[in-house]
Amino acid sequence: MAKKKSVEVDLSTEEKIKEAAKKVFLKKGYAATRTRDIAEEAGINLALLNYYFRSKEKLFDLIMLEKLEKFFGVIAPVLNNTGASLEQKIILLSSNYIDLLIANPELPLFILSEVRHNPDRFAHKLPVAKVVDSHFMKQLMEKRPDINPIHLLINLLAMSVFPFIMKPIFHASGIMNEKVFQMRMEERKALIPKWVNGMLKAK
Amino acid sequence: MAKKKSVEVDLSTEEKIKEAAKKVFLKKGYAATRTRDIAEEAGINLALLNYYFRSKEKLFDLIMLEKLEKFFGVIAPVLNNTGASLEQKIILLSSNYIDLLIANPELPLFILSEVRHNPDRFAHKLPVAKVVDSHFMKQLMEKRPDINPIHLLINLLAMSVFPFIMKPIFHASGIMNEKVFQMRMEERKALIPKWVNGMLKAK
DNA sequence: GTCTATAACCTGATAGAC
DNA sequence: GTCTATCAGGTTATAGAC
Repeated sequence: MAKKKSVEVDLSTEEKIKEAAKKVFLKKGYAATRTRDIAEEAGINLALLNYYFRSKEKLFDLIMLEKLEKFFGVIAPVLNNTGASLEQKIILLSSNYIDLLIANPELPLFILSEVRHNPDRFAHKLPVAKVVDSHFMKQLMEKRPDINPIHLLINLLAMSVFPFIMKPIFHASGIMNEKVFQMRMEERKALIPKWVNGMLKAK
Repeated sequence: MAKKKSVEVDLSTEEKIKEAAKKVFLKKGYAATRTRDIAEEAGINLALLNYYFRSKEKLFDLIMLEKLEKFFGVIAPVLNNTGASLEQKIILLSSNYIDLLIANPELPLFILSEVRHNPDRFAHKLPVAKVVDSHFMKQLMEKRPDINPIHLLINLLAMSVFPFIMKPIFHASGIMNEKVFQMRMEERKALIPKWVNGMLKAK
């Protein structure tokens, strides 16, 4: 069943509001979003939003949980694939993650800002145990027992995610337009595994 | 003239408000901050804030510009130090930057969120030309003519900055407490140059 | 310079007609 | 289910007393 994002006329009212909420919340963040903005974006009126979702907060939580699953959902399965070698995991992870981020460039900054502004509210929803106790971490420890594996995990994520976090700066300052940015990100899919291998051999 | 952040009683009213504004804006972001929060934090009342700074927006701009200078001020001089070798620049940059971020852990996420939510407003204040056209970039091109140097600059920044951007996640999920986090960041000062050298040799 | 009181406006949410 | 009208509360900013 294909999702019709570009033809929102076909969506039910509830779905229209949810799609509009995603768009506005991701762009402005929770605090700066007014329920009126969402209603307007959805082409309905304010009362209807509360009719379907009861409150701004409840609607936001719904969106946020979806986005958290997206953000962490791609990592955990790869990291815990016991059949894949360290090298294979690195290739899979950077490739899958960059694909996800090209399709959802605002995702990391949105999640990180909102978690920061409301840590306790989403703390229990962060599936970090699956990441920290993963098969990938064990493989890193075998390969480099002299380095705490969290460093290498951070580096791998950093190289995939950080350019997307810097995207607003790139755009605002005119360094890279959208087209060039996407080209560079495609390049990184092949480059990151090489860099990480270089790192793993370092010194 | 030493700055007394811990003994705010000595500050002038204007400085008290500014210090309070820094604290609250950096914690909550522009949209979620109420001028009443700042007034309370400063131990004065709401009217006084407008007496000194005319509006919430003007006060915010003042703080934001200060923070932007901090965030970019450490990079540009190192990148354009024509006397330093590539290797020396990498050592200097990771060390200086991590020191800055240990002292100001909320800085990156604050700046990135606010620039994102108001790109045009701060676009002209981002001194990125100094970074993109820097001596460091030329050195990278000499060393690796086969790779666009922006990739390597992104990687170096990513490895320094990204862990601080992830800090809210680390804390909220209980992976690392403050003490362990700081220890790891100290470790990175020595590790990043090794990793980057490994990257520069890769394949 | 600093305060209290209040104006002017905005925002989330609901009541009630259709 | 969907709308208009409106309420209740909160927010920035200012007027005016001291």
